[in-house]
Formats: sequence, structure tokens, C-alpha cells
Amino acid sequence: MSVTIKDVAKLADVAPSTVSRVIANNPRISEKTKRKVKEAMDYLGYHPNFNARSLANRSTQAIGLVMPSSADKAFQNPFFPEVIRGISTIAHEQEYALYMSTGNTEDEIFEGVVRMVQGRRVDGIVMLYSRVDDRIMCYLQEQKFPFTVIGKPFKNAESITHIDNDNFKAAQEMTEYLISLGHERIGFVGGNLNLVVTIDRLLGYEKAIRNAGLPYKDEYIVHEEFLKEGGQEAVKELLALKDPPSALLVIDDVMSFGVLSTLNELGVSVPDDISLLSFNNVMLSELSSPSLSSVDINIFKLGYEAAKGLLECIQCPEKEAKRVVVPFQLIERQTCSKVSGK
Amino acid sequence: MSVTIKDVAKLADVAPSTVSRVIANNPRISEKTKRKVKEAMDYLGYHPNFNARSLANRSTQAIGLVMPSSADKAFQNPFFPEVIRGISTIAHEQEYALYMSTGNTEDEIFEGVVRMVQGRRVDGIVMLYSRVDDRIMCYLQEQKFPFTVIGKPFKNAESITHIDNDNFKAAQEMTEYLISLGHERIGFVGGNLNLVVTIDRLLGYEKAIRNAGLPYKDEYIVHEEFLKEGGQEAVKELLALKDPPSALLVIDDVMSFGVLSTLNELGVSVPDDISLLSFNNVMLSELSSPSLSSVDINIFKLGYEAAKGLLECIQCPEKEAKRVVVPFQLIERQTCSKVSGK
DNA sequence: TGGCATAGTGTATACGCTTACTTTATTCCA
DNA sequence: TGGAATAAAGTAAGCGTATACACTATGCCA
Repeated sequence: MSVTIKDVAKLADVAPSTVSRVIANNPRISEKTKRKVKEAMDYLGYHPNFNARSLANRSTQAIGLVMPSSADKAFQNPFFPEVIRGISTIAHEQEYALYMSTGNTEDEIFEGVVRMVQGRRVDGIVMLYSRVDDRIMCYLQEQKFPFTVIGKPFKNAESITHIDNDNFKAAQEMTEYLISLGHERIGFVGGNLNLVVTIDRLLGYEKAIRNAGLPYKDEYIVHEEFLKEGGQEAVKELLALKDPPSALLVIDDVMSFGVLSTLNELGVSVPDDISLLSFNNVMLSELSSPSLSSVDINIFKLGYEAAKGLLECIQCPEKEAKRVVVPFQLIERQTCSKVSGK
Repeated sequence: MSVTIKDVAKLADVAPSTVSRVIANNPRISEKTKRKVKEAMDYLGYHPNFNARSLANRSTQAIGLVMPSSADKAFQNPFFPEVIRGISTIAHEQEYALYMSTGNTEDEIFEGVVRMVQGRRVDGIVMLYSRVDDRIMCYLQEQKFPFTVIGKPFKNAESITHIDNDNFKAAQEMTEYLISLGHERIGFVGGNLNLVVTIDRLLGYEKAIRNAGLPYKDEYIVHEEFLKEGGQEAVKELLALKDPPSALLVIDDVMSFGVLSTLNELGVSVPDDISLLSFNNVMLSELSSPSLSSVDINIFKLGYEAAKGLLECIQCPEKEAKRVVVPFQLIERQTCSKVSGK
């Protein structure tokens, strides 16, 4: 069928192993032979079969991506394309390909990962999220399979290379920023509570609230899915309170979009009636109206560093795990203002 | 190292081939043996090695994705995540994984595809775009490698399964819509002219203009990249004309975002001073201010059908190529209005 | 000139699985 | 009861590459 190493060997009048060594650019092959073999390869249009190579080699030159939910949902949030952009940049530099398995349920996703790992379809994995007691993460650790995490692992963080923002600090500072604008009733709209990022930011928020001597009210804390719908739900709950917040710290831009649209429907003006500060600074956050004030967490870099760390893990397995902290930066736009006098 | 088919065979006291047949659920194995083997597999935690399987099998259960430019750029446009969402949905249903190779230059991307194909890394390919005289497409045809195209192939369209909107008709109808609002100076902001989608829509635009007896002016036609920056460039050019358009047909929402932001900076009001109608109806197009009137081309379905068609190609190679036309629909929002009296 | 490095290449096997071909066991009919 | 037909499982040969080990030829020195 297709041309193999043997065909090349025959044409170049050498042994298959010599061809293999030419491909690997082995220094023990003379320049003359290399040239001869390369000519034969060109002439035949030879390309190594990757499966055969992987099999003999135990390496696939591919890295696996694990998303928190079905790719179906995840791709609705620009966070993921952007993070993949970062990953693919470095993957490409080192000639790795990306491999995604998908699934709808927890179980399906888990099975997909097991297939990736046991089936040796990839050399390592980037986890695109960090969750409390995550089955997949435990599994990867048990198997001692190379992986890195975007976000802070819930446990064993010292032994797992991970890339993260300082979410505690970020949330604290942002809450303080809102407080400095005169807000005293600040709501927190978080994602699922089993995501470590939600927890960290919530704790940062709490810290700032307590430091400022403000009351920490449970009814100001809402948790929803990382989607527009989540944001919409959240606002409805918060506005139904008898003493609704004057400012919201929202954990994700897409949720903020939902918040904005619902507030708009309800005739609540942003930032006059209520201020909004969110996280991620997704490409489109400047396009909403009003444009979103948002914390740029450098998503691209999170992906880039995660993949870079993974490739290091793969190439030098003895190397110690490390933590990379990606800086954040508040991008002030139009959704925050001083609290309006009561 | 890891547990192989032989280990299972030994434990179950059968031959390796029997285990293999159990995996493939071959009817020639008795239920009793199947049970025995399955127990052994569970006990050992056996998972087939995919590389070995692919090698013996000549199939990989993976489909390759080819993007028009570096993934880096492409992922800035929500079109791609959305299309991948569609692809991944059906891929998952049939237990296929997705495989992406990336590259920065034309050559790198081409090389990546060659590696996918010759290296037998994937069973088939979905081309996420269609371009005039595309090297990759020619290559795939030469190699008789299974692939499908999102968009209309520039040539040999009859022999290539492809999924497309009727872009000619869509653009024509949309232009007619703008004309019906009283616009006579209508600009066209297209993407790169070597993309078939640009050509088709431009032709539809032209048809409508000519049908209406309006002058077809070259200076109203601008071509830029499918990015925000592209839209920004385009507006600048168009507004510099002595008789600038009163309405714009923009080929892509992200470009429209760029158009909007630039118009905003220039103090030009949309839709009062200039109307804007664009394509794609990306998730966030309703969030801009004013919210975008846009043609919903059903991106998800484009992806879904493309992957479905590909799997059919892979499974029954004799089957004839087909064309799937995905319907479009105008979503009216806030960027189009009747022409303001001069 | 014999002996020994050393550079360059070939041989053979392993990687883990599939599958065509064979063999063995069982059934059933004349 | 012999033997054909059928069912069930085993044997062994790939799939295309990598690599440990073996071998040859050359050069150099004593």
C-alpha cells in the first residue's frame, strides 16, 4: 500500500535500520549514506508511519486535552478556545499535535481519559480545569502519567505541576476595589463550588469583606454554571433579595454577559444602579454595552505555560513539579462606578 | 510494562487471538469464553493499546481538523470553536477523537496535514474552510484520502462531500433587504478573496445590486482578514471615500465588532448614520452595542454535518459524494435601519 | 604484518494487536 | 460407527518502525 522504510532501504540499497537512523539523524551514519537515503525518501515520497513509530517508540508526539464538561458546553465559553490557542502555540513549536476526547457525562469523559492513557494515544495530558476531588486527576496520579493542571490542584498541589493565577489575591483586591468605590453590599457570583477557582476567589472575596468590617452575608453568594444562563439565573436570585447588592463580583465574563442582559431586561442600569466587575477579560468583553470591567488573567499564557510544563514533564520525568503563577491585571471599562448615594 | 493482550490470554487460559476476538465481539466466540476473558480483562485492568491496534488495523478512530490559518489566529474567531463543537458532538457519538495539527505558515500547515495523512494518524479529515486552488485539498484528492469540506470546494465540487450554506443566495437576499430599507450606497466588507465564501457572497451582493439597477462600485468592496482588526481597517477605507456607503454588508461578526468599535471611535452612529448587517450570528453578536443584526448560518450544524459526512466516507468509501446545504436565517437586531434622508 | 580500536552498517527481535489459515472438538446423519 | 459438517479456539504471520547487538572494513600502531 503506502511506501515503507523497507522500500526506501531497497531503493537506497541499505538496510531498513540505516534508513531509520537517517530519519532519527543518528550521528553514526555517514553524510554520504544520509544523502543517498534522503534522495530515495524524496523520490518515493516516503513518510514514516506514526503508529508503527509510536508502537516501537512508546511515544506519540501528541498531548491530550481534558475539559471540565462536554466539549459541547465548554466551547461556549471563549476561555477554552483561548487556552487552547496558548497550548497549540507551544505544541506546534515542538511538533506535538493536540488530541481531544470528548464525552457528555462524567463517566464518559473519564472513560475517554482512560482510553487516552492506557491506549497510549498521548504522551501527556493538560487538565483545563481543577476540581475538588477530581477522579481524573487521581487516576492520572495513580498511573504516574505525565500531566499538568490549569488552576490549583485541590490536593497534592506541591507534587503536581500547575499553572494558576493567584485567585485568592485577585478576588481580594477586586473586592477591595469595589469597596473603595463605596460599595458595602457586594454580591459574589461564582461558578460551580467544586471548582477550585471558585473556592479561591470566594475566599479572597470573604477576606476583603471581613477586613473591611462589612457583614458577610450568605444570600449574597450565588453559584451557577459558567454560561450566560448561569449569569441570568444569578441576577434573578440576587435582585429578589429585599436588600440587593449594589455591586457584583462575577467570576466569569460569559456569566457577566448573562448578568448584563438580564439587568438590561429588568431596566436596571449598569453601572448607575449596580456595578459589575468580572474575571477573564475575554476578547469580546470590551464589546458589550456597557463594556465590561474585567480582570485579565492572561488565558493564553495559562495555556502556553501549561503545555510547556507538560512537555518538560514528558522530557525529564525526574524533574520536580513546579507552580507557575500568571499575573493578573484589572482592565477598567464601564461597568464599575462609585456607589450612588442612597 | 502495561498489561497486554497476552497477559489477559494467559490468565484466562486462552490464546491471544481469542482475547482479540472478544474485544471485537466476534460472534464465533462462545458466551462462556467471552465471560471468562472479560473477567480477566477487568481483573487486570486491561485496555487495548491503540497504536498497536491502529497498526494492525489501519484505522485510528480519530479525525483530523484543518484550519485555514494557524490555530492561533483561527481561535480568535468564535466560528471555529462553534464548528468544532458540532464536529465533536458526532465524533463523540461514534467514539472518534479529534486530532489537530497546527502551523504558522502555509507550508507548516501543509506539512502537518501530510504527516496526518501519510503517518496514518487519522482516518479522515474535515477541512474547516474552502479556498481557491487549495494545495491541501488537491493533495487529499490525489491521495484519495477521505475528507469533507465546510464551504463549497472551488473545483470538483461534485466529487467532494461538502457542507455549505447557500452563500450566494444569502448575500443576495441580505443585500436586497438593505436595498428595501432604502439604501443605495451599500459597501461590502469581505474576507480574503481566495476564500470561496467571500467570492460567493460577493457575487450574491453584486447580483442584488445589479438587479436593483444600482451602480456597482469597486471602491465599495473591501477585503480584509477575518479578525477585528480587519473590520477596523475596512471601515477606515470606506469612510475615507468622498461618498461613503450608508450601509455595510460584513462577511463576519468578528469583523463587524471591529467595524462597530471603529465607527464608535469616529463618532459615527449605528444604525442612524450607517447600517450594518453581518454574517455568522456568533453567540456574542447580541451582546455588542448596538446588538448586531446578523445572518445565522448555523455553524454548529455545519460542523456536525461535515463530521457526519466524513464518517460516512470512511465507513463506505464507495458512497457518492454529496452536498449538504444548511439553511440560513436573518436575525434582526439593532444595526439596520431605514436610510436617513439626505 | 598481526592485532585492535573505531566508524559505519546490517541482522534480528520487539512493540501489541489483528486475522487468514489450521487444528481440534463436537454434532449429526446414513 | 464412520465420516462429513460445523463450531470453537489456536497458530503464526504480518502491520512499519526502533534498537540492541553483531558484523565488516578501514586505519593505526608496535
